[in-house]
Amino acid sequence: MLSLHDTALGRVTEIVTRDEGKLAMYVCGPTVYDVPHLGHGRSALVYDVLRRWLEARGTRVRHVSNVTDVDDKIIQRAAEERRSAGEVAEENEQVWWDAMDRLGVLRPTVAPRATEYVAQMIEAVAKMVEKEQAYSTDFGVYFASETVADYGLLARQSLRSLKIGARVERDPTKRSPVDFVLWKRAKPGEPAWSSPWGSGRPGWHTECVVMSLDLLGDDFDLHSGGLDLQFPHHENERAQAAALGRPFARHWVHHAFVELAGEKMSKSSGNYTSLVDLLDSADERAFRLLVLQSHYRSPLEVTAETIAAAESSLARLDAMARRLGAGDGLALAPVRLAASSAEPMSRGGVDIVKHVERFNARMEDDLDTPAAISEVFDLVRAANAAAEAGEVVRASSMASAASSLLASVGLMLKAASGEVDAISEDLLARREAARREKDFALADSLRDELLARGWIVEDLPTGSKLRRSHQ
RNA sequence: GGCGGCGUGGCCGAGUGGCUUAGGCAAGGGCCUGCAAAGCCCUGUACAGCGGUUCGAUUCCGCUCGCCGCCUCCA
Repeated sequence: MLSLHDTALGRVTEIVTRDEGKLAMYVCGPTVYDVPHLGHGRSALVYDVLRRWLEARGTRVRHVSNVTDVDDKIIQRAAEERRSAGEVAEENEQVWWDAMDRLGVLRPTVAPRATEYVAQMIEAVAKMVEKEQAYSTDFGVYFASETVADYGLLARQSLRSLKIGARVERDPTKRSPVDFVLWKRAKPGEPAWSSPWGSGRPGWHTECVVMSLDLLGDDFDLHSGGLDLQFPHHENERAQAAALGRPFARHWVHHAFVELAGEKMSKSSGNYTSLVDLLDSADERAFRLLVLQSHYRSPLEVTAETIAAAESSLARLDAMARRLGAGDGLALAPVRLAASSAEPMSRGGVDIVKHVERFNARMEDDLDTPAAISEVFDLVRAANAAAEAGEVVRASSMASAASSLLASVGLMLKAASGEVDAISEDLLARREAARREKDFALADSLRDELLARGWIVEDLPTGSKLRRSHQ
């Protein structure tokens, strides 16, 4: 049974889903005005890990994640670049999906765009106005937060302290500092839709309520996003759902930031590393491993050093896969075995069962991926040790279990070392011949040549193999 | 000003009132190897500081110091 930290409760709680065996999850997606940074990457990875692991255990996950394609920042960017907001959004959305694909993040079941839901948002706003929980001013339509009894639940503050705490007051037409905009009147040249309150566009907080309820239904299971969305974005979504009389998310999950030099990574502060840059310069699996090796509610520092360390770890895992033939193809068999302990564990049995069960127990406990991954490394060491001891079958059973556990959280090992070209093939053959004749000087120079061509030679009991050296 | 979080060995990073000195990376020693690579074995006794509770605290409470986040767009 899965437990997660629920922001609404302020503690870890068992996740009881609306429909048994299914999970309906909404993840707040990107505003597409620029390229994604590592924080967006972590966000996507955290929920991809949750989703894949649940699916590997047989839960059917419906994953909805929005794309905000109309927004002040998109409009501003478009003005700077002297083109339409639509072009900016379209281009950056493409960059987003390309990056997600490269990261190995599964596409959401449905990925709605805000602009596809304007009519429904207008309908929702009209309803809130009708119920007098929203009001119209010269600047637009505002939600009257004080009409919602438990406003402040996700912020974990009382309405009173929220009002006291409010620092910035931009719009003097708001009745209360905690009110927020539902509809913004358009200035000339801005993207606009006609509405009962004049030509304009929806406020950001409305799209997610409308789309999540439309695509997941009332009382869906999980609503999630970064810590910065906890308040006010998610608070405001809740408030609107309450006003609309719709049962909203059963559980709320928020993950911590990626930090750079101890500070939150963010676009607005200029303190960020582009996800695309990382993908261009490192093994994308290293970032996933790094994310797995930290808890989702802890800040994560991503540096050249931590990426390099993760790549070293990855090399160790790939080496095991190469040696014991436990590549990506082996899929989920051992994970399934954990679910039905009746099934035999083949040779190697008890230890594998133990580690798989512990792995899953760690995951169930608020997604403690660092602890879960440590179980995998225990299995890796056991597999290598068994191989050293000549217990080949046992070793490869363990290796495939480790590989499968990693695959269940989206980390695919590479057993193959890549295509070896004919020239390198020949160099390797000549080196093996030289070694047989004990001409080690020649063998070593051939090895140097292979290294220069980007290959590292591994002499295994079964023969010599090549593997790609980095860079 | 309101509210919240964090401080673990060289680095990353879990966890627990007294048996894990988690796990990874790096480092040192050993084994294996023609030499390497890969791998295996061994090694470092960490928990910000000061008090308190307790038979016993890294883990509970208080204080101090340091750092960070939300309250404004933000994963």
